[in-house]
Amino acid sequence: MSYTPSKIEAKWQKKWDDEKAFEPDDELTREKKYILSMFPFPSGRLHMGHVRNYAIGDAFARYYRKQNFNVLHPIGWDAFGMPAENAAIQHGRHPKEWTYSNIDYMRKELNTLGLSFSKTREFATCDPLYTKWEQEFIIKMFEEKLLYRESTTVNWCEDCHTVLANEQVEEGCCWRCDNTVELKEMDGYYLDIKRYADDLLGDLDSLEGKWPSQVITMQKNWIGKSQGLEFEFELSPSSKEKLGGNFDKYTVFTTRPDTIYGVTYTALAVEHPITKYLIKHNLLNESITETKTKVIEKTDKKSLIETYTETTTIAEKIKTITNMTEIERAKEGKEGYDLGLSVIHPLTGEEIPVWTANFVLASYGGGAVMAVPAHDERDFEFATKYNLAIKRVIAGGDALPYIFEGNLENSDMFSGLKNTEVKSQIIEHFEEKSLGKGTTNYKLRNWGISRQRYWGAPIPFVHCDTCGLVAEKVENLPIALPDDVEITGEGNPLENHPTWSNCACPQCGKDAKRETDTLDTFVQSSWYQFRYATNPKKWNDVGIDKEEANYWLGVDQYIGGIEHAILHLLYARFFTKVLRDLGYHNIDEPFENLLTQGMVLMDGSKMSKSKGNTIDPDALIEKYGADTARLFTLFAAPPTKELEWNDAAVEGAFRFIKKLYDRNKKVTSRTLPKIEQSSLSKASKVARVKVYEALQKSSAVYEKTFAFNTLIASCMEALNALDKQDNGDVWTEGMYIMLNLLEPIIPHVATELSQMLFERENLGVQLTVKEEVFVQDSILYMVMIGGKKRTEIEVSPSSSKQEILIQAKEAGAKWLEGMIIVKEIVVANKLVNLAIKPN
RNA sequence: GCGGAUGUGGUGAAAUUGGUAUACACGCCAGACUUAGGAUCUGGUGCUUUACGGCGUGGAGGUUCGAGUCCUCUCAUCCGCACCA
Repeated sequence: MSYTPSKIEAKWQKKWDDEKAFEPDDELTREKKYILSMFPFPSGRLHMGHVRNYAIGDAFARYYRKQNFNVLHPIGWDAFGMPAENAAIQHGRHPKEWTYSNIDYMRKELNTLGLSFSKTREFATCDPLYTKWEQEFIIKMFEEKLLYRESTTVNWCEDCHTVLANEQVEEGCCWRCDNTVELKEMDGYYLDIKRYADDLLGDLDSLEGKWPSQVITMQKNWIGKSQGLEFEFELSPSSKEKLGGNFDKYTVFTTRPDTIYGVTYTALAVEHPITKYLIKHNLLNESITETKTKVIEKTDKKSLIETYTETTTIAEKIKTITNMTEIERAKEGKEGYDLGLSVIHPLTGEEIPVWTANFVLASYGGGAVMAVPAHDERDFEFATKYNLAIKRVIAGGDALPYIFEGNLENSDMFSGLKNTEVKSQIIEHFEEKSLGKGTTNYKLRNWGISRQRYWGAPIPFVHCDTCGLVAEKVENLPIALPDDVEITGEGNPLENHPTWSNCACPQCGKDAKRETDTLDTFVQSSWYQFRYATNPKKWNDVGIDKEEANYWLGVDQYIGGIEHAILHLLYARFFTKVLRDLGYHNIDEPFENLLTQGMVLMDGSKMSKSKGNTIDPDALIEKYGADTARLFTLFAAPPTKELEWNDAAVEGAFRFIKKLYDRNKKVTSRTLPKIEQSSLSKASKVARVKVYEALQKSSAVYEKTFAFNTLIASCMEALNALDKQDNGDVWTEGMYIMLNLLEPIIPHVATELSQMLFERENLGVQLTVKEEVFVQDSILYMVMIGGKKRTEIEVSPSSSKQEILIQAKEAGAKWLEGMIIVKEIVVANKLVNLAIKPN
């Protein structure tokens, strides 16, 4: 009987289904393991990245189930999002129909992989029942003032026709479609993630060693905490007058209070209220004339260049900057304009000019900076370009800017002190005189969650002319999407719907308008790990069951792509903390251990449809079976590394399974035999050593190193060694153990053989390593002389160190001639090393 | 520029954490069985040398009896952030 994967796999998949084999206990008594692979977006078809992700997760789940843990291993669908609307635009399919039919198709594909998912806990995030609870959370957050609405500059993607969060902008482009992101002023809903900045940063320490350090650092940098001094610049009397008495002062933040005496100018962002005021009141109409060049004709070899002058105003120039993205501004180089204002230095009382500059970020530190050109590269570049004063206040080096440590000079009472030590003193000085205070700033910006799209969870708010912004009543949830929409790609389909937004104000009952923005899809993936943990029997009644959440979370092993290092993983951590503080559970961190899997590559680059270098999992499974697909995926590379696809190597994996299957005929009894070690041939002893080495490796791999590739290699070695001997008992023991070890990786064939040979008894037992297997009759020692490997000796295990040395010297006599032994080293069970020098 | 990683045969990769570098697999070579085989099985396969031997983990030093592993410097590649005051 030869190996026929299609039959075996269908048989066991059906059996597992019938037996409901992978549902966790409802009783929360046993020790638990929560194994979670990031849930897929129902794009239509599975790709190899999915196969890898779920093969890894399934190996963990099956391993821990075998160790008698109560295992939660769920799957679901991250089902809202743009592609569903694109399908509607391109193929006229309704997003809902498109999404659910994709889910049905992909569920079948996942089934053919034999993954041990809980079937009862599956859901799609577009299910109204999921939306219902999400909307409740959103309303609770609003009540806690964690959610607010404001008008501000946002990242806008014209292609996706929606706003993007900061985290969704990659090098100035949309994370999804790569279109250049524009800035736009508009209303939107925000979650105050900054309130949790310190918590999110601090708790990263508890993930040290359990998350890849790379991800931890990326999150740290993204949060970007910095400590320093915040103080105010008072405007000079004439400047106040110029500003019509509307401004007295403004705040700046610095991490370098030690350079405070070196401030020679200050710069405002172009979006700063003072800059805006000056433009609005025509106070920056001074004209500037620039000489520019233009290519008017280009022939083969020469370009005809014309020089011309252009006259414009400062106000116009500033407006141009305002319309540029941060990246464009950075490319332009430093640019700025004298605002014709001055402020008073808080310590020296000097008058300091006020500029506006393109490198000052509106969104950080109040949109204004103090400038110390002598000790800051950016300030220096700007001061040099515009001939501004430069004042050195730290001694050291010849060249400016000097950005290293040194003693202060020209700094009044602080002169002579070391700059690194004086920072806190200066902050204290400001605090004593009530001029400023020590403070902390974050790069992290609040999470904009409004999307001007149809296929998302409606934001459950109502605009009432009388009451303003009002949250929907919880008993009215979910606010569901209308089915009858026209999706054209133009504008927001919810906004264009004739009646959907009409409603009664939940507060006063008058006619009001429903919010037409929907939630960012990352909101759904921020709490799904809690939904799975809640028993489906309760899904109608609660969003998250507290007791069950506390039992199952944090996720013991989370597996997914590195591309979520910031986005999803930061949002989910944030949501976890917020829901904790809202009383839904007591968990601080959602994902206890994180494994970031590498990409699946073909010819060195990422598999993608556009490149035509994809491998279709369905075809692969049809040809070789799911077990081969899984085995290859786990064998070809360690899970965190990139996986280079190789058709020939897939054949190799297939060959191993066939060979394993074929050796069923070597098994001579239906239970684990007792073996008398001393009666065995040398080859049989070696085989046993290999089998038990694989067993030893197994727990280390599943619990520590995750190097499935080495566990598989160990099993291959064991099978090769078994093949070199013919003892039926050793074969039986070897197969008994190996099938147990391989079941999490190649479950169908391992279960089939276990059933056939041992009635699956071997899959349920706790195997222990038999140390006597490793005891050898003689031990091979390498003999090194003068640091070089020279020969080998066979030593009895009972030999003393002295005996071993004598034996080694005899064997190595040839190399010791005319030498004096300087040092003798014996490493137990390994080697002898004799250090020598000429006599 | 800042931060994080990674460099080992023709290829994917191992190496019990300082102890025989290249396990396992692919590929390649030779052989067996075959009408045939892109099937299966067996053996070989780091470089160099006629040989003894020598050299080999990106490069250069160092520590050590002993270094892929530890230290210093350096080069290359990949990823993330990107004027955060």
